[in-house]
Amino acid sequence: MLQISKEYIELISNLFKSFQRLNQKSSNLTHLQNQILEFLFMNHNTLTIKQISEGLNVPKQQMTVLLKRLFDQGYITKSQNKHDKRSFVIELTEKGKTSQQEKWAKIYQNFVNDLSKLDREEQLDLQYAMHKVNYLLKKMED
Amino acid sequence: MLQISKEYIELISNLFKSFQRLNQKSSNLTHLQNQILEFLFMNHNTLTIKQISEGLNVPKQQMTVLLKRLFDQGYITKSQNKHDKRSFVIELTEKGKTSQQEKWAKIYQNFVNDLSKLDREEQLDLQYAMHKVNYLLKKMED
DNA sequence: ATATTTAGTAAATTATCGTTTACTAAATAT
DNA sequence: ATATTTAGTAAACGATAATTTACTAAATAT
Repeated sequence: MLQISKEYIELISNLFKSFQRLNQKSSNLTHLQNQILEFLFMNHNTLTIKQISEGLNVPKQQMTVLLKRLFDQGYITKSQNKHDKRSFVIELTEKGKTSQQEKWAKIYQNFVNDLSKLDREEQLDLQYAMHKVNYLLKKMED
Repeated sequence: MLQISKEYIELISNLFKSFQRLNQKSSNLTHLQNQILEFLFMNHNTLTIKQISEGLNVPKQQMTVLLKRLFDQGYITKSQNKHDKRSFVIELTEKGKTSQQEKWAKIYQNFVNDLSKLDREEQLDLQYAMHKVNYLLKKMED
């Protein structure tokens, strides 16, 4: 295995705990419902049902039901796709967005607390290195 | 919000897609069962039932049942905790480990493919930056 | 010694997940 | 024009997930 791939996989592994926190269900949502909201939040544009069901590897038949539940609870909106009358686009409501942001707040808090274990110079190094990784990972996506 | 925290959160977000892939169920395992194996794999030491159930935010009563199912299918072992006779420690079997490694292989392949979008120098930059991030994140955990 | 906490189990019940088959209507291909 | 594909819905059924109450036995506290 390439050295660079090892670093990549170790990076995911190192961030695993924060990831885990993302996955935790909030109050009255099931794991899957939460994953759907999370997926919508991360892909911060509107998505069709198909895109969601493929992204999460859940059959569209099931996704229909799951989304209906989220809609009834006020987490998402559903409107016709302007470009394709057969399909619908799903968006987070304010309630939906808030439910996700709360998780980020916890991750943020945790990170800030742990930061104190680095000295000033190391913090700047970390910031710069993360910036570089972010820049290059994005470039790889295009 | 601190700039460094922004970079951190963006980093998680950038790695999210790969992580999603981890979460996809393999063959005959449910989402939750898969998450349990993943959790064991990432925390590559032996864990007690309590640790798993707290880490995944699943009640211990449910965890008992879930683990029994994984045990019956040969993914985990369960043995008495030497330090506390009330508790048991859970470990992945070879089958359990393999099931997780297969997912990593896919993530690895994807990454290697996308790498071609960077030139030689950028690849080295990325490798070095990730190395630095990994080093400092680990230091923060202690 | 006794009381309280802690780790895990058991069983029952409801809700959700996961899959399959079948359907409608719009989009696309021939 | 007609046939085929595509996006989404509906309903039904078995398998899990999630929650609650109650229990055992070891560990810890008083």
